[in-house]
Amino acid sequence: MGTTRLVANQNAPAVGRRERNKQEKLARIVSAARELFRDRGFAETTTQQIAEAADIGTGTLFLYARSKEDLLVLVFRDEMIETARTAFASLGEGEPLLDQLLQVFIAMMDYHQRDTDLARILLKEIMFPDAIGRQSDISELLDIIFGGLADLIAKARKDGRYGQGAEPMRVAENLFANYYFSLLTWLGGRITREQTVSRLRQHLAITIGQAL
Amino acid sequence: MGTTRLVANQNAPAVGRRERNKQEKLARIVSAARELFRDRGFAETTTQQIAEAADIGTGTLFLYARSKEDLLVLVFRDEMIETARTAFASLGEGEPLLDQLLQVFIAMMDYHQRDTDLARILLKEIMFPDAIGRQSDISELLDIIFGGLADLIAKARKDGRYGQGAEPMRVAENLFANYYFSLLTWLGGRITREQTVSRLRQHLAITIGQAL
DNA sequence: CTTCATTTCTGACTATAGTCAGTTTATAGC
DNA sequence: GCTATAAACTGACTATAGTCAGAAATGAAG
Repeated sequence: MGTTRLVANQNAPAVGRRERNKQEKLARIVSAARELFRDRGFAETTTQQIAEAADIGTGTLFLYARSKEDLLVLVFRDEMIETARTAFASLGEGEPLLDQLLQVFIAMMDYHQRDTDLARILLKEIMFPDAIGRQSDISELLDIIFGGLADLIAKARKDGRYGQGAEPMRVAENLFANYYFSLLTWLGGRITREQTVSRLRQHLAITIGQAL
Repeated sequence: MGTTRLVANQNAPAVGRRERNKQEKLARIVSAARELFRDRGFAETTTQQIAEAADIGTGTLFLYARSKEDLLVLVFRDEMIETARTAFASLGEGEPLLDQLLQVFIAMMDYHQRDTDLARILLKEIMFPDAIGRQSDISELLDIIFGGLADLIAKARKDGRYGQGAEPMRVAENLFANYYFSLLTWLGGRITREQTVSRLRQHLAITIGQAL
């Protein structure tokens, strides 16, 4: 590109690539990645294709996302947050705790089922945050999930719908661990959705010390 | 290697590469891989190095292991099985269930702590068996762990040390899910071993419905 | 406008897991 | 031994995530 300096002012459109600001660029990257991931799947999409679709260089892509996996989380993070928020918000107040938990987890499960790569990578991100990079910060999502679960447990306790003494946060972790175990077993293709829900219900019941 | 046919009978040692049978080759591969993984770590070892150390072609390596990750499991599977067996075998008969569970999980945890890559990939293998390949069959390991846990629960129930009604296998899964969650959180570097054990104890107690 | 420093961008390049068409060896039947 | 078929092996090759040295843009100060 040794000639760029001379050519640029003659051939390029009046509004070049560079004056678009970072915000716009990020938006284009995320939008391009979303479309490609949806159309072709994660593994079948190359970072080159994403860069090309976003009209940037390959190197630039990695200034906005630390890795391809980071990009996946970046693309779907907001949707996941929205899914979790909605799930918690649409719970009936006085319902049995087990039903509430199941509703929340099934909503998240069904979301993840659409993209197994996302679920897998999200687990990795949760467990090994530095493995993917910090640009896709999912602490907000985790706060919503763990906070929401802990709240449900604390509330149920107040209302006398749940009596055990363990810390709500530990119970929330326990529930989440079992949710993820069930989800991944399902995504692994070993069992049907129905069986998964049935097992999940049993696991949740065990955790909150409730007979089925 | 167009000259191999002529040269082989003159230069090569009386016993060439080819007559060594598959068993020996596999042993050499696993041995070479183990040494390299231990010395340099998983990520820093290339499949080329392993092939070279085992004195085979790069392509041949992938006839014996479907992937590099498969190879890692292949290398450490027997040790893991031994660790789990020993952990279950060395339990006192009448001990409280919670103590028994904690002993087993701590033994496995300490084994995995030596190699975080192994733990991570093993989780993947458990959840997505086809992603890595089937040559490293870990069903024996899983049978030992889940069967062992279910047995402990069933026995404790008979002896009146544990009273809940859920299926032992579901309880075992629940316990395992929480073990893995704790293990990975630990390996993720967020908390100390002490904190991990403390949390694990709480999670196990929640699952078996026991106050601490 | 002209430096100069800083930020942003770039694509040729590197590194390596895994493949595959072609080669060699083993086995079986004669 | 000889031929034919199958099994095992090989390494040059492919594909692609991520890097990095340098180019281009931006902004500040004069």
